[in-house]
This record gives sequence, C-alpha cells and structure tokens, in this order.
Amino acid sequence: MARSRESRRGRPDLGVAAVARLAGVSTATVSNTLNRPEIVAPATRDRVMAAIEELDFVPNRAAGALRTGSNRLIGLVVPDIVNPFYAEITDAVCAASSRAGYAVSLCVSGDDPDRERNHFAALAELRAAGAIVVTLSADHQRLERLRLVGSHLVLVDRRASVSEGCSVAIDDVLGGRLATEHLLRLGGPLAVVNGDLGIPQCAERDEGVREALAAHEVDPESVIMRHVSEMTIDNGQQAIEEILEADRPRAIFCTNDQLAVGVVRGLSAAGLSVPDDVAVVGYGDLPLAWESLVPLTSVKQPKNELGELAVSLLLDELDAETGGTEHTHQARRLSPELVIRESAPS
Amino acid sequence: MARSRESRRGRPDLGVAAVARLAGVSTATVSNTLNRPEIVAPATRDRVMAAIEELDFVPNRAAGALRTGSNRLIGLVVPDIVNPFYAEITDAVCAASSRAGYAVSLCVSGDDPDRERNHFAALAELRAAGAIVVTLSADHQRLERLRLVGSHLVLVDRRASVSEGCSVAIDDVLGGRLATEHLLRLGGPLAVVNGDLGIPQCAERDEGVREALAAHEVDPESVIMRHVSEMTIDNGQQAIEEILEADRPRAIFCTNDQLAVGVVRGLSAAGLSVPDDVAVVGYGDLPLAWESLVPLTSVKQPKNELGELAVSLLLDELDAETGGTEHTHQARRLSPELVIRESAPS
DNA sequence: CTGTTAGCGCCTTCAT
DNA sequence: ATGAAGGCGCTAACAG
Repeated sequence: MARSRESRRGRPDLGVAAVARLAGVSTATVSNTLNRPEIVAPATRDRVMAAIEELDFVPNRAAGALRTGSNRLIGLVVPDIVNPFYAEITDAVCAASSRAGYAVSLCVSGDDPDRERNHFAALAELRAAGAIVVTLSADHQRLERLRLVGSHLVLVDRRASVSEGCSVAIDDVLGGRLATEHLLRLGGPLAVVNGDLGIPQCAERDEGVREALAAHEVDPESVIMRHVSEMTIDNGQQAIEEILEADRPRAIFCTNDQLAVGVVRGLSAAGLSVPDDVAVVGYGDLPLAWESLVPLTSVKQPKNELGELAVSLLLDELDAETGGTEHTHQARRLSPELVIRESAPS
Repeated sequence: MARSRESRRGRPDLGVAAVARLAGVSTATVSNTLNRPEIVAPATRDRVMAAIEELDFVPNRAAGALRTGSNRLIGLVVPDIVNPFYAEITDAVCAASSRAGYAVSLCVSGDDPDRERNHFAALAELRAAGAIVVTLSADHQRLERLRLVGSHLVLVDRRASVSEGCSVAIDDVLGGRLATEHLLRLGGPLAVVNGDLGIPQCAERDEGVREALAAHEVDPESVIMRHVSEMTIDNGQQAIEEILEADRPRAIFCTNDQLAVGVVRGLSAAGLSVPDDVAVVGYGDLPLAWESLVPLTSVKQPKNELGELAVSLLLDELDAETGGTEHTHQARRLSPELVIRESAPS
C-alpha cells in the first residue's frame, strides 16, 4: 500500500530511523530523547532535537501504543454537551487532560446505554488508558458492564454505591442545607419546589432541606413541598401559581435554576416582588442564574473541580499501575457553596 | 514488560492468532471477517464470530493504524464548549462521526493558537484522519500553519477566503436581511445594535441590514446604528438606555441574543412594552432566546447541519483519498431562518 | 551514556 | 475462499 508511507499529506512518513541517521545516533537514542530526555547527554539530545526539527519528524503514536499496550488517550462520556453543567465538566476535563498530555475522546451519549457501550467498545479498541463517565440514570448493572470493558474508570456525579472504583460527586445534601438555612433566616413560611425524589440529586437536596429544618427546629409539616415531573421553567411557573392559590410563602427554595426562573416569573406576574415579598434560591448556578431578570441566589456546584478531580483520580490510578505505587479507590464528594445575588440577599 | 499483554485489566491481550486457532482458520481469515465480511464464506464467518465472542476479543486498533497508516479518528477544535453555539456544533459532529465509525478527539482551544497547535501536534502523532476546526479569530497565516500539519481539515464558521480546503459557514448576510425585513414591515424608526464590525460575523449581519434597507428604499441614515465592544446583556441594556435618550425606535435588531435580552430588559425598565411599543429581534436562537422573559424572535443558525455537513465534507475528502474518487474542495454556506416569537410577532 | 535487536498485533500480497 | 509470511514504526531489554 503506497499510501502507508504518506499519511502526512504527501511527505513520506519518516521514522526514528531517519532521524537517527541524520543525527548520527541509534534509534534507541532518538526514542530516549523523546521519552526520557533526562538520561540522554545534553549534547546528543540537542543533536537529535535538531534532526527532528530539520526533518519535521512526527512520532507515530500508533506504533508506540502497539509497543507499550496503551495510549495517552482518555474517554469522556457525557449525557448532553449542550447542558452547561456537563459542558463545564467537559471543559475542565479537556483542560486537565491536555495539561497531562492526554487526548480526550468525547462521546455524547444522550444517556443512551447503546451509545455508551459503542463508545466504550471504541475506547477498548483504541486501548484508551481510561475513561471518565458522567451518567444520568445508569443502574448498577449498567455501570458494572462498563467496568468490564477493562479500562479504568472514574464516575462523575453519581453517588458511588460501592467503591468498585473512583468517583466524584457533589454533596447535594449540603447544598440543600445551605440554601434552606439561608432562607430560614427570613422567618416566614418556606416553600420547596423539587423534582422527582426518584432522582438521587433531588432526594439528596430534599434531605439537606430536612436537615436544616431539624437543626432550626422547624416543623417539616409547616413547609410547603411541591414536586414537578420535569424541572423546567414552565413547570416552575405553574408550581408557584398553584402554591399562591392557597399559601403565601416568604421564601422559596427551588432545586434547580430553571424552576427558580419560572418561580420568579410567576411571582412577578402575580405582582409580588423578589426579593422584597418573596426570596428565591435556585440550584446549579448556571448562566441562567445570572442572566435572569432578577439575578438568582443559587447553589454553585464546583463543576471545574469535579472535572479536574476526575482526571487526577484517573491519572493516579494509571500511574499506580505503571509505577507500581499504591492506589486506593476513593468516592470523593465536593462541597457546593451558596452564591448570593439579588433574589435572596443576605 | 509483563503489562503489555494485559492492557485489558488482567485478561491477557489476545490477538487475531488466538481467535484463528479457536476457529480453526488462519489469521488472515479473521482479519477478513472483521474488515470485509462479504468475501468470507458465511459458515467460516460464523465460526470466526463465535470465536471472537467466546474469547471476548477486542481488535487492537493501534496495530491496525500502524499497519494502514491512519486511524478512524477525527479531531475537533472549538473555542469554547460552554457556549451553546459551539456545544451544539460539537454535538452534531460527535453524532455524525460516531455514526460513521469515527472517534472524536476534542480540544477546547479558548481561541488560543498555542492550545490549537498542541492539539494538532497530538492529532498528527495519532495519525488522525482529519480535523474540524471552529476558529474564532484565526488569521490566514494561522490557518495555513494548521493545514501544514497534514491532516485534512474542514473549517467551520469562517468565510473561507481561498478554497484551500473545505469550509462550512452560515450566511450571516442573509440572516441580517431576514431580521431587518421582518422589522421593516412595522414601519417605525429602526435601530440596530451590533458588535465590532471587525468581527466578520458582525460585518456580514450589518451588510444584510443594508441590503434589506436598500431593497425597501429606506435611507440608511435614518437608521440608528449602535456598536458595543462586547456583545453582552449588560451592554445591550446600556445601549438601549443611550438610544432612548435621543430617539424612540419602533423596532430593534440586535446581532446576538445576549444584546437582545439586554435591550428587552432596558425597554421594560423604561416602561416600554415589547413588542407593542418596540419590537426586538435577536440573533443565534440560543436557549437564552426562548428562556427570556418575553421569548425572543431570533435568527436561527442551523448548527446541527453545520456540524453534520462538516463531518460529511471531511469524510468525502478522506474517501476520495482512499477510494481514488475525486474530491473538490467546497466553501458551503448554510441559510439561517427567522424564528418568530413574542418579541416581534408577524 | 549509547547501540543492537527483537518483537508489539495486525493487515495484505501471493500462493494454494 | 483460505493459509503463510513479512513488515508497519517504535520501545525496552540488554550489551557494550
């Protein structure tokens, strides 16, 4: 096959041998200057570098990977790249990986097990070093299947049941508590607009609410609890309309920013002022929060750290295998914090 | 190195040879079953498939790539993955690539030439088949440098100066004209809030405005033209405040949705109703547009098609090289369309 | 510190 | 339709 020597657009695909010849050294020395510069004599190293420059040599990683059995490539699976939450995690993962010299293979799964599996098959074929997976709904079994493909994996945004591997998640109980405590200081009746408690995140945020209530000796029965099926702006607006028919809360905690925007909108439509009449706290601190008409006080999830930590846990696991150091799986939790804006000032 | 045979977590890394042995055929037949199933006798094929299944064999793509000189991998460079515009393009690119059996290596460049170059170097080392690049500000020279790395590339969202390669962009002149024509029908004074005309997209949208003006015989001098340095919500709000000091437009075209949201906000603050007193059209059709308090009429850019077309142009170019068919570079332009919502109804 | 050498796993021509 | 064999470019022993 003639083309095999011309993958770089016409120019023949030279190899270490050519560089070695030009520099007057052996191929091993070329390989060493590339992979372990420190063990090569500076003078030789310079000569080799010059030759590389001169020939415009680009090492063929496929060959290296074949030889060493693994690639500096990590897979990233996210359910939805348009969602800013996942987009920010992706951003952080790309940045951290690239800093460590790894490429990132992205798969937008749409939370579809098939696409997830396809991507994993591809990663296995590429002999990727590992993968970072952000799964929305995967059950235990589905996760196990993923682990079986073999590459090391770090789970993001899932409360790891067992420490069968590393994981990074956000402490949503704490988030719920922070939001609730902030609102409780206002003294009036509290309302909570949440999603389906079947969703782990929602359940945890709810738990945080209850913790705060208990700590402040507030009767949970006195709190207006509302659940919507989908956590959208429209449903938020509808929820507040229904609430206002019977009650008049002084403060409302919405377990995501979309709901909060809807609630603020409904409140305004009802002639109520935010935050003067009713204070509102959202969750997620998405762009939506600050772009909102009245900028939202919201629970900020450390998405950057999430991504970075995921990469560093993965790298640690990889280094352990290579360097023989010990690696113990960890289930890390990151603390969110409350960002105070106009919808619920301090 | 003991590990080299254990890249898949403990299980030894079997190869075609093991499969061949189990199936009682030669390695060539295994390879054929994998790559050209149609030329293998169905019976043999089934036996091979069974053996593959049985052994849980995963072909090593690195070896194949080494042999054939290229990988089923395409690189994607975007300036900012959190921006929904680029996120949607990324989404489409991932989907289309994966459908074609290609993996996607993502690089978030931050529009930084260095990161861009790093990623390209990595892609070259991986012998990626090609790359899709969405560049914000790259000058001609920077693009040339990218092409030099050798892999085939498709440019997105840049008006390709010369047809040195394929490109896909949106016809922003048309977008500007559509928006303007829609507003012109209202008859009152028109205002345009745009960004720096040094940005090609802004310049084109401006040109579209002028085209529409000319077509309707409206004196460009009668139009209030305003330019902001950064196209943010805040600047939009400020722009409208300044405009209102001297004028009272009946319709406003903002060249992105952020500006439009700001303008709507400023209008409301001034006690003006949208769209009854003033109609507003945005550009981009981002989530922001429909999440806005008064949902924005906006120019929708076909981001999905952008991404898909980019992939298919790239694949065509690759196939041409492999299959010997002809490929002619094309600079495609996609037409935006106006999405009518409340801020400027029909 | 540097050179020699033997494959990594697969694909592919050539012969059967 | 199938088998045998060589080599893609690089790395990591090991020897010097």
